[in-house]
Amino acid sequence: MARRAGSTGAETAEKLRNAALELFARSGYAAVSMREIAAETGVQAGAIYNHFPTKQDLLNELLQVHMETLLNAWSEAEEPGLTPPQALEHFVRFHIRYHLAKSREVFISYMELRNLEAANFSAIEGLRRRYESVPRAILDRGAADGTFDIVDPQVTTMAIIAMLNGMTTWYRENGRLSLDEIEALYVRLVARLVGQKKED
Amino acid sequence: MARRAGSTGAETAEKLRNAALELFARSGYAAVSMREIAAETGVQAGAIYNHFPTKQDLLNELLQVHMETLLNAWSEAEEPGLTPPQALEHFVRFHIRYHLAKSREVFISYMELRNLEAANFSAIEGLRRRYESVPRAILDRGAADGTFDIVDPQVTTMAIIAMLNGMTTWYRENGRLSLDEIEALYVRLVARLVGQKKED
Amino acid sequence: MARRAGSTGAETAEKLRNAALELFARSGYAAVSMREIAAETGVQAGAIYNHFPTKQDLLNELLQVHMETLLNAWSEAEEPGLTPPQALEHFVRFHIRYHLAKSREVFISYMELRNLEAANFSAIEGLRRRYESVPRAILDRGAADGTFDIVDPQVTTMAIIAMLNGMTTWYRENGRLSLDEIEALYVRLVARLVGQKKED
Amino acid sequence: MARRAGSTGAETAEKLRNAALELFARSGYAAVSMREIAAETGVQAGAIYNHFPTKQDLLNELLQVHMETLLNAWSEAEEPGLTPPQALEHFVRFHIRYHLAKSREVFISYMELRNLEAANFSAIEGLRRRYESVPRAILDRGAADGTFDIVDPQVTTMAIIAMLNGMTTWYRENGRLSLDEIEALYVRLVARLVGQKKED
DNA sequence: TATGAATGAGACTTCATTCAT
DNA sequence: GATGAATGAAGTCTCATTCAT
Repeated sequence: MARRAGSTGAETAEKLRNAALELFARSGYAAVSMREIAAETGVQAGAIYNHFPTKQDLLNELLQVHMETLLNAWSEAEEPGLTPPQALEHFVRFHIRYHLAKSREVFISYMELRNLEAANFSAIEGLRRRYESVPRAILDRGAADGTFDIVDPQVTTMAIIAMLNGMTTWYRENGRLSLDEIEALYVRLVARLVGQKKED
Repeated sequence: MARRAGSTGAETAEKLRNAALELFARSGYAAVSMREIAAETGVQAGAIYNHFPTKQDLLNELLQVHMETLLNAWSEAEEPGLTPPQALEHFVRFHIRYHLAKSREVFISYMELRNLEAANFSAIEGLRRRYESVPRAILDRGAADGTFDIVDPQVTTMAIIAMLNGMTTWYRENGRLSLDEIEALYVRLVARLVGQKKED
Repeated sequence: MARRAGSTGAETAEKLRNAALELFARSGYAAVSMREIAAETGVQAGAIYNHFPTKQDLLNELLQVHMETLLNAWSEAEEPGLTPPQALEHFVRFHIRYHLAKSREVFISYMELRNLEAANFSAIEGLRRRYESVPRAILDRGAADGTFDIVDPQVTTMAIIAMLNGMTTWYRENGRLSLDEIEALYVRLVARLVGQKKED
Repeated sequence: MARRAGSTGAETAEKLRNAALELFARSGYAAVSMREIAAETGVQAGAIYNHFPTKQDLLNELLQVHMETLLNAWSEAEEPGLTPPQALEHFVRFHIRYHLAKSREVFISYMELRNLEAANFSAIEGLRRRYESVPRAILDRGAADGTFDIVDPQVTTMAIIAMLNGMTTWYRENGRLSLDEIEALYVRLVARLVGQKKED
C-alpha cells in the first residue's frame, strides 16, 4: 500500500519519536523492539526505516535533541545581571520545572547513555558537561564574591544536580506537595549546600 | 561431557552471579544474553539453568541478596546511643563506603528495578524503604531534639540519598579526592542540608 | 533479504501448510521442528511467523480446515430422498473416497488431537461429533422404518467409523484391491453391521 | 548420593516403565522428556540410564513386552477344539478384555510405531502380524467349513480388529454399558461381519 | 545405583533490518 | 512513504545424554 491519505512524513516521524520516547522510558532501549514502536504508532516496522536509519539513531536523536533543547531553553531563560544567590535560585527553579516537564527525556538521558555507541555517547556527554557548567559557574561567582561558602565546587555542583534529579524518581502530580512548594524547598536546600549567608 | 573434575555446583553458581552482576552493570539486564553470562563463566548457556531457573531469577537474586546484605551490614554497623549529628555522620560514612564497595550492586539495584516482575519488584521496594527509614529516623530525632533544622523531612531524606548516590556516577579510584576526603566532604554537605547548628 | 521477486504471502502460507501437513503426518507434531517445516518450504524458520503466530496455530488451522472441509464436502455430496440403505451406501462411499484422498489430514486429525490446546481441542471435537451424527442419523432412520436391524445405534455408529478409518492404515495404491473394489466390500460389510435385510 | 535405602534396581526400573507408559500414552513419546519420566518416578534424569540405555530403548521395551505379553496371554487363553463361531466369540471377548485392561499399552503400540527405529519397528510389526493371524485363521476355518460367509478374509480381519480397537477410544468405566454388555454387543457385530449363519 | 552438574545440540520464537511492490 | 514478506542472527530455555562423585 502507498502512504495513507492524510499522513505526512513529518507527522509519522514525530509519532515515532513520541512512541520511542515513551517506550524507552518505560521499558528501556534494549527491551523495546522496533515492532513495538511501530505498533504504538500504527505503522509497520519497516516504515520506521523511512524516517530513522537504525534503532540506535532513533535513541541518539532523542537524546541529542533533548540536550540541545535543554541548553537552548536555558539560553532563553538565563537572566544576566543577577547576583549569585538570585542566579542559583533562578537555575534551580528552571531545572526543576524543565526536568519535570520533560521527565521521560531526562530519564532516558541518564538511563540509556550506556546504550549509545561511542561517538554518540561522547557528543551527549559534551552537551551534558556544558549544562553542568551552568551551576558550576554560578557557584564559582558566588565563591568569588563571598556570597557563598562552598565546600568543594566540583563536588557541590554534582551534589546539587544529583539532588535535584532525584526528585524525578518520587515526584507525583497530585502528591503531598505542589510544584511551587517543591521548588521553594529545593531552593532552600540548595542555598544551604552552597553555604549561602542568609536564606533568601 | 558431565561435570568436570574438581568443579562444584556452588562454585559455578557463584561464578555465574559474579558474571551476571558485572555484565548487568555494564550493559543492562535486557542487553545481556544468557550466552554471554555463560561464556564469561566458561560453561554452556544451558548449564546456567542448573543453578537459576530463569534469567529473571538471576537478576532477582542479585538484587534481593544485595538489599538484604545492605540491611544486615547496617545492622552490624549501627551504633546506638549516638547523638543525631553523630548518628548522621556515622550513616553517611557507612553509606558512602558501602556503596562504593558494592557499586555494581547499587547501580543495578537502581537501574534494573523496572526489569523486575511485579512480585520481585515489590519485595525489593520494601527493602529499599526499610533502608531509607534509617536516615529518616535520624532526621526525625534531630528535629525533635532541636539539633537539626529540617526543611521537610521527607524531601530532605530523599535529597540526602540522591546526593550520596550521585557520587557513584563520578567517583574514580585514584581521582582527585581520596575516599576519606570524599566522606568528609559529604558529611559536611549533609550537615548543611539538615541545618545542623555547628558543623561537626 | 526481503521478499523475493515473484513470491506472495498466500503462496508461502500454502506451501507451509502443505509441508506441515506432510511432516506432521509422517513424524508427528511434537517431533517436527519449525526449522524442518521451513526447510521443506525453502524459507527461514522465522518467516513462518509471518503466516502463523505459533506452531500450535499451524496444527490447529490444519485440523480446523480439514474438519470444516469434510463437513462442507458432505453437505455437497448429501442426497436427500434416499432410502436408509441407499443413504448408508452413499455415505460409506463418500467417506472412503474422501478419507483416502485426504489421508494425511485424516491421520493427523486422529493422532494429534492430544497435542491441541484445550480450546482448540474442544472446537475440533465438536466438528467431529457433527460428522459422526451423519451416519448415526441414517442408522436411526433405518431402525425406525425397519430396513435396518441395529444392535445398538451408538456402538454400531462408532464401529462403522472405526472400521472405515482402519482402512487408511493398510490401504496402498496399487495394492491387491482397487478403490472401487474396496468401496464395494465396505458397503457390504456395513450393510451386515446394520442388519440390512437384503444386501443391496 | 548412593542408592536410597529400601529401593532396588528392579523396583526403580519398574517404576520407570510405569511412568513412561503413562506419560507416553498421555502426551506422546516425542513430547515426553526423560526429566518428566524421572520426576514422576522420584529420581533424577541421569538415573534412568542405569536401567535403559536410551529413551528409544524405553519405548521399544514397552512395546516389545506388550506384544509378547499379548501373544502369551492368547496362548494361555486359547482353547483348541472350539468351532469357528465359538472360537471367534472367544477371541473377541479375549481381545476386548485384554485391550481394555492394557489400554495404555495398546494405545501407544498403535500411536508410537512411527517413533520406533527401523529394526525395532520391524520386530513389533512381526509380532503384530502374528497376533492378527489369530482371527484370520479362525475366519479361514469358518470359511472352509461353511459356518462363515466371508466377504474378503483379509479385509474382514482388518475390519474386525479396527472395530474392536475403536472401542478403546470411547469406552469409559461407569459408562452407559457394562463391560459384559459391550462384549456381547461386539460378539454379535463380529458375527454379522463374518456372515455367521445364526447369531450365537 | 543415584545424584547433580555438565555438554552440545536444538527447541520455539523474536529481533533489526532489507526490499519488491 | 508504506506494506508485508523475507533474512540471518540471536534470544531464552529444554533436550538426551554423559560422567565424577
